[in-house]
Amino acid sequence: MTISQLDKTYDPKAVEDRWSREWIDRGYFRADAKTHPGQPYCIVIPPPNVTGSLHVGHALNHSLQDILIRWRRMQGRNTLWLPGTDHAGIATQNVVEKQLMAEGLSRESLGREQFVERVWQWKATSGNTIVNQQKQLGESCDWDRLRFTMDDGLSKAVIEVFVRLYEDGLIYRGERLINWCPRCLTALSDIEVEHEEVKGKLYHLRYPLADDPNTGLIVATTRPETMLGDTAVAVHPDDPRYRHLIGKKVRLPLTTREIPIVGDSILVDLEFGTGAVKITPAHDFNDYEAGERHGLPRLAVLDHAALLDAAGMQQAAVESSVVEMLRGLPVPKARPKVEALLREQGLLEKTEDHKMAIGKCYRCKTVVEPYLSPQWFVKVQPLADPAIKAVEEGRIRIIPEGWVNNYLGWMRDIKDWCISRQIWWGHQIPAWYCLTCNSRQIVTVDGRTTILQGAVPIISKLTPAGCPTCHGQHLLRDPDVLDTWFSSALWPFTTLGWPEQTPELKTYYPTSTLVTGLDILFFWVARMIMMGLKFMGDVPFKDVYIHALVRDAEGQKMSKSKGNVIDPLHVMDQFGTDALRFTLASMASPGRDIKLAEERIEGYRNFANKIWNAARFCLMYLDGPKFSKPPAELGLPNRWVLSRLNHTIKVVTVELEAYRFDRASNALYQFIWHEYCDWYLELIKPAIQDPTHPFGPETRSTLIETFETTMRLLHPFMPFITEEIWQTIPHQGESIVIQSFPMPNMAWNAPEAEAVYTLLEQTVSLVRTGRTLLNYPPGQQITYWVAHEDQVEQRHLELTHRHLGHLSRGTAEVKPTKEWPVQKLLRLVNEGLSVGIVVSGDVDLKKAIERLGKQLAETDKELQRVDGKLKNAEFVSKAPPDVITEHQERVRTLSRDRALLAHSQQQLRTMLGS
RNA sequence: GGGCGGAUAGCUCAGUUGGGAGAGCGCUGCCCUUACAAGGCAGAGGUCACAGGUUCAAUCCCUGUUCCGCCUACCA
Repeated sequence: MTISQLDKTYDPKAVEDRWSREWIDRGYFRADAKTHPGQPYCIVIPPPNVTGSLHVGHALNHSLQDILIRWRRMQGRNTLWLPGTDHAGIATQNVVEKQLMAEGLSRESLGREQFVERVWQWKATSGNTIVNQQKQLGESCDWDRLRFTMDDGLSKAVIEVFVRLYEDGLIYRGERLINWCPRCLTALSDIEVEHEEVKGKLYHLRYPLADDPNTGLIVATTRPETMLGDTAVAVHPDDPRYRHLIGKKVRLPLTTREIPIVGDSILVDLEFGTGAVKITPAHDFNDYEAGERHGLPRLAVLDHAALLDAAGMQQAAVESSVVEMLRGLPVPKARPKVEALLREQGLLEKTEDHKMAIGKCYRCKTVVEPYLSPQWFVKVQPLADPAIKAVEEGRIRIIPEGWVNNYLGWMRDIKDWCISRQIWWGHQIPAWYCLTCNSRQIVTVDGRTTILQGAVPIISKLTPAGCPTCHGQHLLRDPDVLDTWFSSALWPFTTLGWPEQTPELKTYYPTSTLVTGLDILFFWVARMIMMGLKFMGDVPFKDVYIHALVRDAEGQKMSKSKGNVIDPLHVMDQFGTDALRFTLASMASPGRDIKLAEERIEGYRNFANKIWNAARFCLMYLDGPKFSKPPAELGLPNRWVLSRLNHTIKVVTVELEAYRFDRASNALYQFIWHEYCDWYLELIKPAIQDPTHPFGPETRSTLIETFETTMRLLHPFMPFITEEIWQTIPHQGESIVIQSFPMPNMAWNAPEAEAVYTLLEQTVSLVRTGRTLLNYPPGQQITYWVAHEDQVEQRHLELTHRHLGHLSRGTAEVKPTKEWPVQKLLRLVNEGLSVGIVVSGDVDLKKAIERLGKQLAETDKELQRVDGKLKNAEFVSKAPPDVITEHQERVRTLSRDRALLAHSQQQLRTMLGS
């Protein structure tokens, strides 16, 4: 084995592709539901959109899952990480429609069947992008089980669930006011609408009283154009200004209608605006409900594209000149016209600036319109109740706990879920209508067929042969598809084979952990819990770990339009996949967003290189006799490093169990760089570089044992470099992927070795400081004296003697201070430890004097503080005894230090003077 | 409007049974010392947001304030 096997610098590119392929080829990630003896550990991946490519949010989400899975696999658990993608109805349809547009085609021109075929083609060619990128990240998924939400099996399950929910009365169809994207031309669920605060205007409109046109009721609105569809005005029943008007009518401007004034204490806030509210049930959610309460008609004046609709306006008795002026206009153009018309008639009392929230489509950012249309809904309350209980009772843990209230609050106030989408890509709703029986409920206007809410559906898993009522053969299938989240809500059990009772389902359900971002807690997590409980009778997972959002270095949300996106693939190419993974893990502190800057990743690239060079070092000196001994019989460096390694193993394990990826990775970083490389490797150099050194055999043996163990400990975080190195150093087995994760070993604990080491480190550090103060070059051999005021520590110091000379490049004399020379000595002090460096030659002592002065001042300050506390009678009488003892101890040490420092400084002054 | 989180070194962040303020990066100085210059060593740098309170003792617990995020909501 020679050093030439490893290059001087770690080159991630040279190893990553090779290993990610090799691991998959060798089948290490394949789960075995039937014969694996280990306790199951299963994660289902939050399926990325099939349109997607790996962004840094995925990289975080997937890195954390991979850490958990690799860790559990190494622990011997029966692991399954189940990958897949989501058909992302609206997003995917948008992508393909854009393509068609570029070809001068449209989905309408292709027709539904051909269009869907086209999307499948698209999926076949482009849908694997993200999967390949995931493999690049090293994700140890069982790729043979890759699922897609539109697979046959999953589609069958979706239909099964729909039918069963319908039969249980938990799915219904009805005309409601829903969120509608006028660009995507589909309904959206409440949570698919993003709210954004904008500066708008509050318009004060005067509606003349029908029986007293000179008197007007002034209403306030942010959307004046909708006034054409007003069907009432509401005032508060307790409002002395207006309550006498309740029951009277106003003349609705720009129309020939008169509308009633109603009293409504829910809709009207006495304090706000004018205290009078116009009611437009067809275009506003509150007004819709108010309309229900008062039995008001609903007049829609906007069409499905959010354009002013001539037919609707005519029905609303809008003056024909107004209809002509507005027909076909989008809202932003219609509004100023309505405003001008009202102003002309003196009915626009005033406008004022007003902050308000508008809803936008989460897929295309178009302003969403409340739109009256027949849709399918899930009645959620009965499903939510058990889902609330599951979290309350701790059958599902949400980590960090802070999000529990968020979840419970949303679930307790949950509203019915609109699940129908007016698009073509997705699971088509298994509902058919008999054209004969529903002839009056199915109407076609301008080529758009609408199935009105009274239509009677036939719900069936298979295409029905005919109408069960009239036996007619002319059936129309409901054209709507289901919300994509409807199928992803079933993900944890449909991917395992449900509704079939497969061995996988039996072994891996409930899954162990769900790792996800907060943004889909409601979209996805909550719904999985509801559906899991409903159809499996058990929770879908035991732990939900919610991680942070990744932002840019300034804390801005990353977005393509801002151009601040960090592309993980670029980063992986530049710094290595392990560096990116480790960065994300180390920054994954709970409850805080990750501000990612490339310098961080670079820092961990350096860390990888450090490990690489440590491996080169090992390989250089491994040749030679090896002999392993019981830990207690080893020399100091070996005993110490085993003890520290043992500690690190414990920390990493405990922190991973608590999902503290940040702490686990920081513990690894600290140990590997600042204990193993900085100190251990330096300490053992004499023993392994001298072939005849008595400690050589045990040291080589410990070196390889600790290094190999450290690679296994690090492997879940940095899979590639650890595999590459592990293969090069002596090892047993064919891959680190399937080795065991290190376990704490009581025999490795060596508190005394740690204490001795601490003293050694302090001493060396003091000597180096002295060397700097005296401007001795690093190579110059120096002579110095070491002592400790404490007798136990003094004995410990004697044990460090063997290592002092080597680490400090000098000759150390460990002797009580009274035996030290009195002349020509720079004496440095730290907590009872004294180091005296022989001053030789022509050196500038000013720096040293300054430094002593500074330390003296600091010591004084601290001494006063601690001593002050001890002089406080209340402290002495009330503080616990051990705290008091500790303070007294400190005062003693500080006073001693102080005296020594002063003496040392005096001595230097004398030298300077002479 | 409601809820939650944050405010600690120049930057990004750790820091729970309250008792001597930490890391990484950056910065300064010295070193190409045969594992590593993607490195080594030594250093500078902080009234722990502000104001009160509890306590012998507060970065930590309580109250209020300011600022910044996020979630949520029907103030037209």
